[in-house]
Amino acid sequence: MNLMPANPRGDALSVACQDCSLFQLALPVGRDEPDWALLDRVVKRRRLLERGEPLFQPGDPFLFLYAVKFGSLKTYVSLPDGHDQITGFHLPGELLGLDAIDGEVHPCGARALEPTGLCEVPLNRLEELGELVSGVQRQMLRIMSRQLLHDQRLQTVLCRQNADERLAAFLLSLSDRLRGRGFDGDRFRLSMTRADIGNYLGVAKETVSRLFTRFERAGLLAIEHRQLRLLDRQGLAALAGVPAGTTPFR
Amino acid sequence: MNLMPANPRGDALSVACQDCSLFQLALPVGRDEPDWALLDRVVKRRRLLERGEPLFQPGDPFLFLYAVKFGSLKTYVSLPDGHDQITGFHLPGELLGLDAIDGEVHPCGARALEPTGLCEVPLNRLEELGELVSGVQRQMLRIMSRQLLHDQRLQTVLCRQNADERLAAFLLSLSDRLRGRGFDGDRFRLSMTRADIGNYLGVAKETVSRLFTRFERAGLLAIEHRQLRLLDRQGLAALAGVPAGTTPFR
DNA sequence: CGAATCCTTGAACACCTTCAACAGGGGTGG
DNA sequence: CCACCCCTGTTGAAGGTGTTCAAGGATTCG
Repeated sequence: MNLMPANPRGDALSVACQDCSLFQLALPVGRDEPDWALLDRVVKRRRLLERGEPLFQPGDPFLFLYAVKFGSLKTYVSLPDGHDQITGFHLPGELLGLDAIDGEVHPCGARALEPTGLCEVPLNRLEELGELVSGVQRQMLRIMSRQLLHDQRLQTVLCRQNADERLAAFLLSLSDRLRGRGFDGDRFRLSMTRADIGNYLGVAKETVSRLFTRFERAGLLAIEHRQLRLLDRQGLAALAGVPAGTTPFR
Repeated sequence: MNLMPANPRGDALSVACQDCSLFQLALPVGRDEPDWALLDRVVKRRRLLERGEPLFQPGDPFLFLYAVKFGSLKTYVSLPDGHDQITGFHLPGELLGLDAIDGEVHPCGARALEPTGLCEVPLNRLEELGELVSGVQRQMLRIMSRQLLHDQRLQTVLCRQNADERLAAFLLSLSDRLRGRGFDGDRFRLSMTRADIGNYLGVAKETVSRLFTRFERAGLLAIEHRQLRLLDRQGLAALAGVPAGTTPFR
């Protein structure tokens, strides 16, 4: 998602550290002044991925949590029928790998959708820190709780909404997540294919394609290749079945 | 779920403390001997609900986590269209309220499906404890991570499976959860209506009804009113699209 | 015991999927 | 730098699965 925003070098947009989920861990409760030294002790090293390069595979031992610095990834599970189910897209500032804590194995794989930078965080370093600094553990719980909320919203979308409503909700969700990290929520680039979107939303890729055409004709958005402009958030929100200004999921 | 298992008084089945999720918090890492005093300091008090009685409403301030002792509940979100979306069913030994940690408000409501007993746990008591006892925080993370995994599996079911596959997966999931807490996984009572099941699985209640009939004719199960017997787990697993012996979700 | 809720079954229709064919783009290699 | 090829995206048509609407019958629980 959201790379190359009229950037002449074509670099993916990057979050500043203060817009990253990880950063919240370094915010001692109630105080506003971040603990930079703390943050530095948490991050082990940075990683850089090419487009299509895997970060980890399903079944890999759980070694690190990751925070997306720039670029984007998809996570997916491999199903018995040989196909994949995409379980999420991950934008700058978001955390990956929380679902691997319990089993100590990554239940899903992760793959970069574009050139992508990440910060690597050993969980045990977080835990050691949590015993020293009281706010860290609470923040971890909050981050996971937020993820549960996202999953719940997605569940609602998948259970109740038809194809157009799902796509509208998805686009608004992306938009709001980008805005939340300081990017332009009305004009961004989709880093995933139509097939990826369809897979994630439980809809055929042909349907996604048709819907983009239909949305464009209805004046809801403008899309050229993967460059997207939201023209009528109100209208999209109405379709998604949420009060305007609310995020459908995540 | 799973009350009245040939019990003359008609009582719902109850978990022993050692089969409860909460109990895991009192297991110091690596040791097998539970810390009973610890568990006692965690639980504030017990609550008893009638069938249909709410435990909390959507939007209520987050005061406690709850562990189900006996009986069962459903959680649901209220949608703008006035209808509800059921987000989960909660069986003896399971935790409720994890999704409220971040916002400090319950995003969903919870309502007893039958006479139900619960243990009430103030989160801050858990957190205080976490600072004293190193294992507690790690266990909390694991429990939430496990919930994320469950949500992921449900997402896969909702995205890829058709109605019969969803119902088969749901029944196996219930069965496995009951077995995991020491109950009979092949013979139990559904505490929720067909409409509840359909709502949860994104399928019309009429379809659920037809599927139960079809499953029964196919010899996969026997159902009389809400009393269920699984006759062919192999067959159900094949339908659900999972290797036999695997849990579809949760 | 009785009212309300829940469950079942039927028929028509709508939405989305699947299959198929084609067009466009971007990346790679010559 | 150009050409080629594969992947991605678009659009059309047919068919299936599940929904919706409707009505009758059973059960549960207070």
